[in-house]
Amino acid sequence: MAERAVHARQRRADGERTRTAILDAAVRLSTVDGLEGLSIGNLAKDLGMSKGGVYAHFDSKQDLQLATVEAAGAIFRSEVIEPALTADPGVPQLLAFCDAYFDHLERRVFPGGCFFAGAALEMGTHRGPVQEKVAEFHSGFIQLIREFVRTAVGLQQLPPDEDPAALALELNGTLLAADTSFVMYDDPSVLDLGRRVVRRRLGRTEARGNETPAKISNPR
Amino acid sequence: MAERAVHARQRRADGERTRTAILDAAVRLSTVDGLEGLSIGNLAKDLGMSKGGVYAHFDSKQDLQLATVEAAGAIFRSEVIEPALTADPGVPQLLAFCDAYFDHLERRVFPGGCFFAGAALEMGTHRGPVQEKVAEFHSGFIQLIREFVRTAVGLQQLPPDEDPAALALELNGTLLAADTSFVMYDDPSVLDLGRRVVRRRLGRTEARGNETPAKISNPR
DNA sequence: AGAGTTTGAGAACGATCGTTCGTTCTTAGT
DNA sequence: ACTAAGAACGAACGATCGTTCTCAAACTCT
Repeated sequence: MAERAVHARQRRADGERTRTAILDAAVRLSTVDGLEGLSIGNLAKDLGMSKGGVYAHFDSKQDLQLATVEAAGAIFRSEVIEPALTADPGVPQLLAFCDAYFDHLERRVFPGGCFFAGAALEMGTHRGPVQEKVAEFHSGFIQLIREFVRTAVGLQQLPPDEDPAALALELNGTLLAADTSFVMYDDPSVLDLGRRVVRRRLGRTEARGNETPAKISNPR
Repeated sequence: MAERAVHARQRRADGERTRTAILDAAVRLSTVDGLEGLSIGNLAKDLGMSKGGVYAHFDSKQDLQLATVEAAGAIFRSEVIEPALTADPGVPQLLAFCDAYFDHLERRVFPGGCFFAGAALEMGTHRGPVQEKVAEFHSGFIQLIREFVRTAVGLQQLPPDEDPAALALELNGTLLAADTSFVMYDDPSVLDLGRRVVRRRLGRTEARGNETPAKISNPR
């Protein structure tokens, strides 16, 4: 996005390929061990190359972390956000977004669960450039949900008094809680529960007061 | 709680005090650096004692982690769960529980945010005794919310078709999302938002359909 | 008071951490 | 084809990791 300093050192084609491979592994490993727990040695071992070889592509570990966050963001955008944008604006988009989130967990796009859920909680307490970048993504994530809600309210698919910030917190929370339980117990059924919760919350909100409540199948 | 092995080695009074102080610091540090990021050296430095001194109280780092989780659990129980139990059963207890959670964040009982939110996401990917202990607490946490919901349904304070597992996921999610944002932006206003969300969700659910919606001030 | 144990300091261990360096091999531009 | 530069290796750096050991001081109990 932003140009690197004054002299952006140019890369060779094979170097670019390697750099991509490194970041791919870095994203994968850091969803399991965290951005701090990610080590150059493990990364090099995972890739079958030397520590020095890895280091040739990054100025420091922090530089590697920043690039890793960026790479994870690109994956998240293409796997979760872009699919959601193909749905109709308003509630359908909101639903598509949540479904895409649950789906990317179920497909194990990141082996250790949602990258940004882990990164946000891990880096939230460590102020610095990496935390700022994570916060930037997290903030954009929240703003996106709020925007979806505002659009849905504007289309009268949600009640006019629906607070976008409040509903965004609810939905973000449901995604977070589902991710946490999914990672902890490795049980996809919590994702179904999450999908049901989101549907119930967004489903029949525009018509109020006189229809029979939605019947939600409740095993147990 | 459980007796230690066959020979529970007896401790001296001063040793018990030191052990408590170590665990206090360990809980504090691990909410900032994580349970894996917690190191004996940092812990000793924080306490002004030697690594060997710390090690006299624990068999291994894993033993220290297990004791740290236990200590954090005791703090969480006395700071969040017990206050909630003094409220009337049903929705009031559910509300008191969520409020106590937001309060313990605001009072910064743990300097790095909710201990178990961080621990669950960090240890979820690292199977082993520590993960099992964290999962045990997490599971008890969820079960407790579900029990509160069941009680509230039994008392007809919530609709009879309210799914305890689904509502527990919603509430747990709201707490989680508030914790994440609070830690990331160090902004207490998200806790107020969380309190409002919980109140709206639990507030006017028993009477349905004909009262005017609650006016929620929304200063962007 | 004396025996026996726990506590805690301090040094040391091998391993790994992030990082630097010098060298060799490969690619890209002329 | 020649050359300048990037790519990757492998060794090494000091620091820190978890862990083990020894030893002196402090406490508990009879």
